[in-house]
Amino acid sequence: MASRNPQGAIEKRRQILDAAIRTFARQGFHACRVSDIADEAGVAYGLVYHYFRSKDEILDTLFLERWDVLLAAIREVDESDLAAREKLRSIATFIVESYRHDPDLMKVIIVEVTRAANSFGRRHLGKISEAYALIAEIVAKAQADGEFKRDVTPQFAAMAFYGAIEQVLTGWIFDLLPSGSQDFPQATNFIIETICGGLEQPAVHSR
Amino acid sequence: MASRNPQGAIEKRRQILDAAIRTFARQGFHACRVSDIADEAGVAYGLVYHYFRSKDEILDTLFLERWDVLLAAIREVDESDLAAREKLRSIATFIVESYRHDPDLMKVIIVEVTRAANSFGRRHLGKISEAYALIAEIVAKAQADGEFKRDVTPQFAAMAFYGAIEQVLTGWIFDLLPSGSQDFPQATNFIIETICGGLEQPAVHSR
DNA sequence: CTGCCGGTTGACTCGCCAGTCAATCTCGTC
DNA sequence: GACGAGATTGACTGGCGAGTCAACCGGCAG
Repeated sequence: MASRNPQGAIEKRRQILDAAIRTFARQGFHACRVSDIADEAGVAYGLVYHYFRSKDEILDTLFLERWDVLLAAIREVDESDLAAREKLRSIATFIVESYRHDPDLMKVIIVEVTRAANSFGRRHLGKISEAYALIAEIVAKAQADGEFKRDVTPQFAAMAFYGAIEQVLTGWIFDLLPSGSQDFPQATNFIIETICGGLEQPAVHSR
Repeated sequence: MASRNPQGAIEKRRQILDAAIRTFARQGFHACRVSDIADEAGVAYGLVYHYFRSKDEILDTLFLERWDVLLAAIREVDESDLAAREKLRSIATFIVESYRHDPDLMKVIIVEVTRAANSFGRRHLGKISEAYALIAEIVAKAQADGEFKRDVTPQFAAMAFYGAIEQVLTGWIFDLLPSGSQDFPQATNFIIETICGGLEQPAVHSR
């Protein structure tokens, strides 16, 4: 019924996707040729087109595969009964750990999709903003509970939070921030501390 | 001595640059052809190459022209004796107003340069990180003065601050956030309130 | 053993577009 | 009014790279 050698075929497909991650990360989506991906995968040019309809479809696959995992993680956190600060910490940790685990993949997703307002960014706008909406929801609940102040709209706070994380990843991608193994959890703390607690010294007197 | 019609020539050059802004913003750098820029400018194809060596040079010119203005603005603020919160507010205002004044140009700079880790982003890395360094310096001074807490490193705080701003612009670019004329100053306030004051409700008792 | 079918190959096509260049125009100068 | 230098034109070229396709391979079924 199913193909003769489904296991081998699935592995080949994965092999091409992994090669694409490395190639896109190194050269960028536009600058790399499909033959570069095939070479990197150690596979013939035409085989890429056996598994994928187009070069675009490869990037779409990589993005959706990973973004769905992210959305699931955010939803799980959202439904938990942690304090908002801890919910946001979980999300930041998840993203930072994703980067630590596979920096090339995160680089590709951020550079070629998330931040590409033309082309892929626009195509996946719906998926991307689902994440923003979920984060905004966490903020809104925290405001209703009195854990967060109400003077910043949730949509806005979500953008600031997500933007801070993405900018840190960008700092790592561009080699502007240190990325030793101890820097990852520290970075997570910094993000939470900045966004939740603020940079300012708290006033000595209560208001 | 100088060219016969320097004024007219300068205007033509400007006309091509302005057309490039619109064209890059609409289609993206890679997706647009030099002929699109020429058409948009109402000029013959070859004239573009009279004023610019290559398509790349057009984007480089647009970026450097604007980024130098931004750096000058940050330096001026840095040297003033405003409180750190107000310094950051000035910078945020400047960037938001730049977007309000010419959204297409800011879109091109952010999407095609600032956030393009491959290609242009890498080429202009030095210039881009000058801005981060200047912001970090403001934070460092504020920490020394006791205005800001010391538990987040200045480099890091600078990234969080800049990232939050850029993400808001991205929200406008993607049409995810409202961008009526009253939303711009409000957005600036939100950014400052979030980054300086934090999202959390301050504790009732002083610590 | 033979036929079959999915997996695999890479040479080839075909359209596109950055960049060139020789011709033409324009206008200030003398 | 004729000269010349820069401005302007757009047809053309050359290379590149995405996607096609016909042939080939290898292992399982019957």
